[in-house]
Amino acid sequence: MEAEEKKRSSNFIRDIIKKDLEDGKIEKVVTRFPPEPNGYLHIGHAKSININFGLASEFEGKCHLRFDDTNPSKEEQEYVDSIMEDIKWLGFSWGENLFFASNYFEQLYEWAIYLIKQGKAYVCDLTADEVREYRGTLTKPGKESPYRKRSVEENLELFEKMKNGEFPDGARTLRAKIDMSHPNLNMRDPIMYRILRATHHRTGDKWCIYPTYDYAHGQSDAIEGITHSICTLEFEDHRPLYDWFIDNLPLIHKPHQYEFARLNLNYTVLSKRKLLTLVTKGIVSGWDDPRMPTLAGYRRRGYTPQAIRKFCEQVGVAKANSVVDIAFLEDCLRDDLNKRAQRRMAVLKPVKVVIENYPDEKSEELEVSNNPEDESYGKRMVKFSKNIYIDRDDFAIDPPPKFFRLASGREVRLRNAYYFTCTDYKVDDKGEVIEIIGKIDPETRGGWSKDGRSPKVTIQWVNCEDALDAEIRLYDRLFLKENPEQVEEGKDFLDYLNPESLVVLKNCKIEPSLIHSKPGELYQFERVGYFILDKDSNKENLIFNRSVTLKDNWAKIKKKV
RNA sequence: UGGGGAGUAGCCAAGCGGUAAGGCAGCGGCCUUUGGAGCCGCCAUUCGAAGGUUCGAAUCCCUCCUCCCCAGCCA
Repeated sequence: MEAEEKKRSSNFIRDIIKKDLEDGKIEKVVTRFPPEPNGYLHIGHAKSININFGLASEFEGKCHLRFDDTNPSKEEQEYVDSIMEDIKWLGFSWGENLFFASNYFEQLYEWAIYLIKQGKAYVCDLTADEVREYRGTLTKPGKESPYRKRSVEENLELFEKMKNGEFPDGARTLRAKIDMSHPNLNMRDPIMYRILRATHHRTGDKWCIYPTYDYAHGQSDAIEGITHSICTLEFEDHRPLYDWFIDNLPLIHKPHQYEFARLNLNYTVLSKRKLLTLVTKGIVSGWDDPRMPTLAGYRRRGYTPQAIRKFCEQVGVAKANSVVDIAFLEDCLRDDLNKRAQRRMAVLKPVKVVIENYPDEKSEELEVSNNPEDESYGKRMVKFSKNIYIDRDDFAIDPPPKFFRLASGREVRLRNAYYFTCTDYKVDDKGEVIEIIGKIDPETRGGWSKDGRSPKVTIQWVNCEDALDAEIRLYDRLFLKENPEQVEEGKDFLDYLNPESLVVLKNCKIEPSLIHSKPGELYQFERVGYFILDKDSNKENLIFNRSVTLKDNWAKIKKKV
């Protein structure tokens, strides 16, 4: 058992927590996932969720969900709702620990007054442009604001007036008094409060001043008793500021910030701004379009929480920027679905097969396994008769080398049914095969032969008489370029869209048992891939989404030949 | 040219002075009523580069190179 546990490799954050626990620095680990409710969660967030909630449960601590809602101009309730839904879907729970940074506005305001009284914060009248000028540059130190030396009394009075709405938006700010020549720009008197009249999704119009991220985040962590505040690399140089506020405020808990590299996926775009563009421009059908890397999109596509969590776990946690191959995500899905998906037969590009030596009126019920990987999934009955459909791709007039499927004179196994030999075929005026003719070996019922011969390939089929029609949506990567963020001169990321990211197949033929399928149920259409009923589906118009293909060896061979 | 980070295989990633885990991809084979799944094997004499310390260095010390982040009243 111990050996099994050791399989998973560690990461630096886990090591830190383990050590803090061992050293008695903390009694219990408390992490938090702090989304800003200004968009839907995507696979990158899943990594963060998995780290924060995963580590908390691993060490029997807890993980808070805290909405970082300090900027009412971009935040909406719709996003709050979707974020909670997605976290639950992933299988994590914040229990009682649901928080909002906006819950702390009052406390934050009092602490701002405290800092003013300590002479560590001041009201600044510089405009946004002036603030930028005074900040200096990467190589040049900044200049002190002319308002930096205001008296405590004046600062107190002005700050109260800011709060009371006596100044227009953007007219003044409250700034921390740190060091205008600090090599770290974040320490050059950062803004703590700005005047902003916007209706907040929780506090309404109560406030017209709002704390910035830098002033709110660490203090929220402190209030909640967060021990390990885990964020992404770009906040690394905010850490000194994070610590400055923590050290200069009368706090009991002193949280610490740790940073890891955010997730990147090739052929995928993960910035909220770009995802929003895809949605608003109608390039995808919405945040939950199955091509979107959002959790809502993956859910609709047929990804399972287990697959996503395994992916997050295996991808690791480190500080080096990296781009993970999308094939890795797909593999995690296949791995999960292979064990759990019910098998069904479906024919995506149907062509009719007539079995000459099968009686016209006869039909029979064949027993087939729902999942050969796990017999507990049971069996079902499938009807077989003289006329069936098989897939066009399983037949070739002129078979290429290494093609083991059906061709004139060849024998294949019809899955769970009989060995079948093609004797003839019909084509239309365009040369398209419209009918395949052949005979079965009646001695091979169930797909076995007493004489020990075994066809090289087994193909799936669907009985004509009771087959169901279905629409099948084939999804592929949204972008053709490995890194759609890296754009050439005069182009933007939308120039790299994959025109075939969605291919809709109509009149596919599927097993009748699929009429009972429900959203969320996992199916493998044998030899094709994994599919899930789409939310647009109804009994009259069945629609399935392809979650991921099966590994396709033939496709590989075809490429080589 | 200021500050903060990072460089281990095609892609992730362990490794923490004792002689390069694991996964994905790829390649070869076995097996198979899914060309699926499964199984077996191969895939870094070398860790961004050059020096140095040491019996011994991916790990310690130097110098250099490359990449990423920061000049929002965004987070």
